[in-house]
Amino acid sequence: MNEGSKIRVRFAPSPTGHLHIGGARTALFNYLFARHYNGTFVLRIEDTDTTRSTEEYIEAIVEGMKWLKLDWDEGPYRQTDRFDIYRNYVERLLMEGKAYRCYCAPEELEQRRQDALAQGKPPKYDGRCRNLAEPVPDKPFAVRFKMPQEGATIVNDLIKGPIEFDNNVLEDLIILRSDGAPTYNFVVVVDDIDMKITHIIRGDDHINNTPKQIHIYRAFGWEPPQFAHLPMILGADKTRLSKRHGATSVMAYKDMGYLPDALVNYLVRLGWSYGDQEIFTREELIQYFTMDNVGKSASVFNPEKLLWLNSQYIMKEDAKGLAEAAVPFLIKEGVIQEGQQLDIQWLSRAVNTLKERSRTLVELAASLKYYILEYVEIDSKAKDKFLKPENLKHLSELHGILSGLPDFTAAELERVFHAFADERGIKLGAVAQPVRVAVTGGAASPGLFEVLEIVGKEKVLKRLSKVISEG
RNA sequence: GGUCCCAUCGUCUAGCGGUCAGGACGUGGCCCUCUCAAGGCCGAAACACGGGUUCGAUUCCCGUUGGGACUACCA
Repeated sequence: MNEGSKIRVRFAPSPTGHLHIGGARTALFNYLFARHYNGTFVLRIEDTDTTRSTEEYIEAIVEGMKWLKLDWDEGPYRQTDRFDIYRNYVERLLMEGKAYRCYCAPEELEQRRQDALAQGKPPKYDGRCRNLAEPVPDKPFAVRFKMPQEGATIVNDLIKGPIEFDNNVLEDLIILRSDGAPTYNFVVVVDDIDMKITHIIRGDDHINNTPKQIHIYRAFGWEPPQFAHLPMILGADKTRLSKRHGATSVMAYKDMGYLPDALVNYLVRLGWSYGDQEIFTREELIQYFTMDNVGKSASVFNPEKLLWLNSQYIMKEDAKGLAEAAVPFLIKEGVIQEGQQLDIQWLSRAVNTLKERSRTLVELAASLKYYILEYVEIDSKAKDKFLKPENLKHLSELHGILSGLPDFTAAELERVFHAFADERGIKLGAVAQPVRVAVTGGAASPGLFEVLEIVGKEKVLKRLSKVISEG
């Protein structure tokens, strides 16, 4: 695509909230597009709304991008650093008669809007200040852009195809507020030109802004970039994803024990596909990603599938990496202390048994408890079912056998348990389950003999004794 | 209200005129098995509706319906 001219894209969030799922997906598609074509990925903070933008949210967005490993090449640029540039361009339009001062008070405007809406009429600005002969001295004003009122504008969208708008539905929009701050539809055009953006990849909630922006490009004599409008991500009720639908902040998923690569993999499949393939490495994504495979229709965010993908990524991850990733969750759970030295080699062995049974790092850490702690809390249901008097009798006998066992390995333990069951004419499960409950606190765990070996003889015997004595 | 976008299993999607409409999540059953997983096998489950175009429409066109977004001195 565009051989010779280097592709430049940007992700331009406004810092009025955390990096959310939808924003992350937009950032991801920009990132993949840039990497695929060896282009440049710019991060630009759209903070022209100074009342709603905060420093904390800028950091939060950057944090989210970094966690997902969506590294950018330039920026973050901040629009508040560029107000002088925008004012110059506003001045130019004013001089050329392509924009005008509007003295209507915001309250009046709002009133007229409400009235129009109440009467079922389009709430469009009536252009009453458009032809004012002379500037009104000492009166606050905003600057409006003179929108052409005839003809039509066609947006050739890379995803949606050609979209036609009648120009007369467009209003003279405000490009400079009365407080001197420029507005979104204006700065976005100036910046995209200034930063030589070649492709604007953004959510399709911006489609209706596009013709307005195209007219601003034209007023300056600039050639608009290419547009690609991504379909929205919706909640289960098919409305725009919001807090009502549960966690929407990307970092909330980190806290819930999701792996960044799993979230990226989930997000990329919302609106993009590559045949039947579900799981992709980062390299594959970069190699395969093009706009050709981006769908047009909105998609519903499905936490179940994300959970499944996360479990797949946990299974594939190497045990040592997972063990390290689990540490913060162990601390949060109070299983270990901050700064406590852990034998990561030993922990990895434990993690290995849990990899295919943990869908999140939170679940992993929860299971890790019975490897790490001295004693475990016994689940009452499991106790009622598997720690009956006749079971305890077996446990006592077993305790004796195990304490004399020199070789506390999975293979040896398995041999011992089988012999134990055979001698008494009982099923292996009849003895394995009570031991499992006594040692792990629950009725489900990885293979018992592995667990016993890793927990270690000392702790196993202590836990058995406790159960036996407490009856 | 106006403008625009969208429409294949419950969900994510493949399909780019002729397919038994494929895969994945979830779901039901079976196998494996010391439990739970993982894994394997099997099953239920979709082309919104109505007109065209065509020898033939899930696929192309139009309409209807349904959903969504936008409609600020927010972005």
